[in-house]
Amino acid sequence: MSNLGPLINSQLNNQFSEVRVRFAPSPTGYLHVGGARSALFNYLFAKKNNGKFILRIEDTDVARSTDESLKMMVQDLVWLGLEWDEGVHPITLKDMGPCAPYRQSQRLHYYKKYADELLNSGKAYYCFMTDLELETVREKNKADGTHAHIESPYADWTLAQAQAEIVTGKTAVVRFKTKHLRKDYILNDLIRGEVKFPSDMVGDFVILRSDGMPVYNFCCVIDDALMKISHVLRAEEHLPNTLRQLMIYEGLGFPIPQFGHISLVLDDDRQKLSKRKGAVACDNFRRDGYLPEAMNNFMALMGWSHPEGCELFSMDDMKNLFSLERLNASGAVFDRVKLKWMNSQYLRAMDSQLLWKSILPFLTEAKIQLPNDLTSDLKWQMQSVEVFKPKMEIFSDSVSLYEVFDDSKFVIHPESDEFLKIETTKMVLQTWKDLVSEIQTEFMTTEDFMRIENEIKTKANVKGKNLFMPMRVAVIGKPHGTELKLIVPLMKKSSLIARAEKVIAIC
RNA sequence: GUUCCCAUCGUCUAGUGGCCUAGGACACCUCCCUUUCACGGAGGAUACACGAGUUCGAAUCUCGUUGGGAACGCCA
Repeated sequence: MSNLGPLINSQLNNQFSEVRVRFAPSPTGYLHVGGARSALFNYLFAKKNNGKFILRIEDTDVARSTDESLKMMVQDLVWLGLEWDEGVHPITLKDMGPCAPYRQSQRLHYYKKYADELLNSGKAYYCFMTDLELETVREKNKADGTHAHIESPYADWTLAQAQAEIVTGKTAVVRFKTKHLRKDYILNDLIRGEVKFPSDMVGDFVILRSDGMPVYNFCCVIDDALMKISHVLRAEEHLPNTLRQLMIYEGLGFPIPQFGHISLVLDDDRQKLSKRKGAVACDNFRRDGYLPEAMNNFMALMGWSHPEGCELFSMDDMKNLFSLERLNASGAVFDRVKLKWMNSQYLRAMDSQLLWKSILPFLTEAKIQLPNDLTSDLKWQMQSVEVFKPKMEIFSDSVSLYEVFDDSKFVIHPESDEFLKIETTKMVLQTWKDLVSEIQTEFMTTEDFMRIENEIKTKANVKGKNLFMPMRVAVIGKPHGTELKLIVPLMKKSSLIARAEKVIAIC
């Protein structure tokens, strides 16, 4: 079985002079939180080790890659604050750095060159098998229960033979020859420890498609080598790919980087997080009003832990404390509830002025009409933010909170009924309306409100629930909500009166 | 099916042979604060998948079982 069993990559630690890591998304959609977490860990590892963080674009799947997607991913990474040292420029999207270009679609000459090298040395060969032939073999293998790998009859052709065939117009893929590699490959994974791959785990795999485009496992190796990537930190789903990549490294005589396979981010059902189970795009969280700091903090906690057990920590803390040893090898379920809690913690620590600026776009988008010119009234803004801050978890929560100021959205909720039926309610509300009318200013103070409340108490001879529930209905249309003495001073006298009248009319 | 990976409260995790009658966080429950809803504070319930070994001693090391996941493409 393992005649040679060389420890392929453990002896190569010193071949790299500096830490260089990369995040290499394919621009075929949005940036997934799992991807964002991989980017985060790479970024942190680079920062911790004074290394370089590189953004490479894996766009060899021409049909699915789009510029739109690339822009979104870049935007999300910028939002998270995961600045990269080399790769496409965050704004112009032009290549920047010594290893440019960083888009695989523009590096085809490299892949061609190394594919030729493999072809010439007999480590790869042209394969003329048709789709139909491949399908037939697969079906047969399945039926036999052998689950053997594809064996190409062209594996032993000479290069000249194959080239003669190509001249006649036949198309071929290039396959990497694995038959002769009869040994176990041992990967010393930074997170998982020793991982042993049996050599027959893979068959001869494609490195160049029939249209000449290279395939992931091939470009990945060439680029990592050419870009002098020292550590490959990527999701666990790539673990089986590593065997193929190890074979290519070996075939080309490239120095092998250290690998670390990070655990997967899972759904509630413990399967790989997918969009069918809810929002998984970073972009989604940004739109819902999550803070990038909270996202980073939360993502880090899926798989990594703070040495002192802290739950809340800054990016700077992470940069200083990050280490691969504290990375957990088992998968982590993405807990949206905890993420929300974490965001609320960050949100509450925010400066009120900044918080106002952050929620305003959400209010505008939801077309919340604030009384007149309140949007430019700094005092009102700060006061309202202070009142609502403990009630918000994410920015978009502000919409339903600030809605109470919008007269056009004032409705009397059905849950108010039981309080409107109470005998004393009409008296309470009438008194409330009268006393509010007597106020000489546009807004009343908290003291004004307290005084009015006391007067109603005496005049209508009502206290407790029967007093403040109806009053709250008259202010916000429902019996539960923010404390009246906090919210009433934020409302215009005219709207208070108009609302009181509406409620009085139906009780 | 094959290969690989993984296995501590419902969830994220701490734990690297004795500090473990297993610690923290979210969620949950109770109480306090509160004339509602929240915020906040104090408590509580809940976990080492199972079975063998190694050891004076195992959540921790080994093996097996079971369970879960991933990969098996001219996707990445």
